[in-house]
This record gives sequence, C-alpha cells and structure tokens, in this order.
Amino acid sequence: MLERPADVTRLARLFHALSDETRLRIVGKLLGGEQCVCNLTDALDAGQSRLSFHLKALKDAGLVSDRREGRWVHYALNPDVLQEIKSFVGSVREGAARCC
Amino acid sequence: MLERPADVTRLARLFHALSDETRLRIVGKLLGGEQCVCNLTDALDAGQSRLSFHLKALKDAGLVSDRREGRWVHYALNPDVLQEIKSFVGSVREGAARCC
DNA sequence: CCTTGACATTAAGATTTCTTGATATATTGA
DNA sequence: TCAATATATCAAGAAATCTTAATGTCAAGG
Repeated sequence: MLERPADVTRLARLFHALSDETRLRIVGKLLGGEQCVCNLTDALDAGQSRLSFHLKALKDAGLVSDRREGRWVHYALNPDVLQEIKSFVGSVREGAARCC
Repeated sequence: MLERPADVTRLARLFHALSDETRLRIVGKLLGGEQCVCNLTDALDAGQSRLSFHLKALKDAGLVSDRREGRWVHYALNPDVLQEIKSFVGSVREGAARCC
C-alpha cells in the first residue's frame, strides 16, 4: 500500500482531511446520515464560513459529497473512501504481524 | 467513537501524524520491521534533522516506539495504535451502512 | 425584478508546521 | 581522555493552515 508514491500522496491527503477536530466532528454528525449545512452549523459551534471551509476540505479529499436541494446543500459521507483507509490499516497489520 | 471529545482529540492527533508524505514513507519502511535511523536516512532522501523531526512527530502521536542499542536507535511501529484506527473505520462503516 | 435566506468565496492576520543549518548529547573505540 | 559516529535538539525563515469578517452567488417567494 505504501510502496507506490501515488498511494502515499493520496493517503496523506486523506489523513490530512481527518486531522482536524472540527472536521472529525462533522464526520461524526454525518455518521447519522446526510445532513444539510444548517444542521451542522447548529450542532457544532462553528461560524458559517468556518464550517464551509472545513466542508470544502473534506470534499476536496473525497471524503464527502454534496447535493443541492433548492436553497439547501446536503453533505454525506462517501462510502468509497472507507475502502482506502481499510486497505491501509490492513497493510499495517500485516507489517506488524511480520515484525512482532 | 466520535461522540466523545477525548476521542476526537486523540484521532485528530493520530491522523495528523499520518498526514505527511515523509512520515507515511517512514511507516512504509517500518512495515518491514524495526529499523535503525541510519537505514531510514538511506532509504528516504531526507536529511538527518528532518528525519529526526518526523520520527519525533510519529513518536509523540504514539505511532512508533524507539529503542536504543549502543550508538544506534531503532524505531518500530506500535501495534496498539492500529486498534484505534480500526475502531474509527468500524464506526464509519456502521454510519455509512445506516445512511445508504 | 427585488429581497431574503443558505451557502460559498475571498482577504487578511494569527498560528502552526516544515525545512535547513548549526549545535548538543551520548556511545564507542583508539 | 580524545576523536568519531549516530542521533537529537534548537533557531530562524518559509510555507501551509486556520479563523474571522466581508462580500459574492444562487434559488425561492413576493
């Protein structure tokens, strides 16, 4: 998993998206299913532009996708990304097994 | 997993440690088992103090542990941390399953 | 149209992180 | 004890990131 430079770059991006508390809390909210931005603004104590900034970070990393419905925009977790993290964890486990 | 503030803080730290390409490449090398710093300096094209900086970041996050042996210091992945990441991935999967 | 509401984008400053070069520490062997 | 080697730490600048406040955009209702 970490042999190919492209994978290293991709994983670094992914982990960076998850390396911020505000973004992790957003992810936490999205575990309950798709949410409109207004719900997230209420739930987290983050100002509007701050929330938007972090949603963009999550979206750029491919972790979430957005969907416009009238005036509202809904964000949801992208299930594909999970596989990438799982592959990484898998490769680490193999490595750990080999060495200990 | 992401309901408790302490977990959010811990995961953010952990993911931050994994959010850098140099550090991910170090982890990649450590998958083959414990390595002394000298091996890593050769394998990665990183200067000595730079490598030391990133090893400290990994160590502070609890991802690796170090062991001195004479002149050399050996670093190895900490297998405990894997469980934390796995728990996170597990919670995301449940969330994704619930919503789709 | 015009206004309002939901959200995105931009700009600027504060803070954090990373890199590099210099210096410090610790261990070994002469 | 001294020199050499391996690694850590420090200091300073560069670059990236985050926050806040202001402004832009777009859809809906009047």
